[in-house]
Amino acid sequence: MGATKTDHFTERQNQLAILAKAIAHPARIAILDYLIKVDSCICGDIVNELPLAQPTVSQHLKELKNAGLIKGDIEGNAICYCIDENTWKQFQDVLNAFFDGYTPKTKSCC
Amino acid sequence: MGATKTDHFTERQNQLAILAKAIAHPARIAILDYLIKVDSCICGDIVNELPLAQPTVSQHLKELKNAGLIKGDIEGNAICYCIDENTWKQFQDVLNAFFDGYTPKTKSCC
DNA sequence: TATCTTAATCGTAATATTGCGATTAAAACA
DNA sequence: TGTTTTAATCGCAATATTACGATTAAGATA
Repeated sequence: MGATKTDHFTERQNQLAILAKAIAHPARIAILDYLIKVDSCICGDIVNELPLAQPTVSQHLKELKNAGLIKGDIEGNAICYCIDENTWKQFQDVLNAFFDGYTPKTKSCC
Repeated sequence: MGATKTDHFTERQNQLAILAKAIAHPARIAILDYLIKVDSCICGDIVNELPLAQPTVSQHLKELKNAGLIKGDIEGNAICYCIDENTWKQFQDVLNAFFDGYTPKTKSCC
């Protein structure tokens, strides 16, 4: 036990959960916040911006990359990171579709 | 180690992460899907709808309740569940604010 | 009261996540 | 070439999550 029973749920349910998990950590939110704030690509100084050790930051960056939310290009001996515009929009759409799916009912009992 | 270093991040970053974590599991998405689908409160049959044992479902329901996304009222010896309209909207707003915060830049380098 | 039904809780096992020191890989530079 | 810089990876420890059998709690019902 302990592992999520992925195959019992729909593809959409799993995908939504995976997307949510990608941003389900304050460090990853902080990374995205920073990428948004600096208004362009970042080559290097992400570690200095976060209260975490370099390997830990690297791991969070990897997860964001796996989720497709950010891209990384090698730029000299640094790496240039930025938000992946397409996935970002797609993510936003999937989430909006989910939340818009609910409309409050008058026959609510609780 | 192993525990998230919550106190090093802003309140907003932590809150966003907690909200995302609440829906970061396919079973919880499935529960919310079902609550949305049936168009009213559910008194009982949630366990039958999910491919998980009763204690597991109960645990997921508890997490959704903790996040504030659903409400539960005692109704005889069953319990009546439904989506919490206010938190739902609030959650949607917080997420939208986050995603809308990003606007693609022309000076993107990757 | 005794029994049934429903859902929470307890206890525990399996697995995943988080965090970091140490090391490695690769490019820049002296 | 040797050194420095930057970021990934390895290996491990601490903690969190997921799942479920067994039990419990509380109201319904016979």
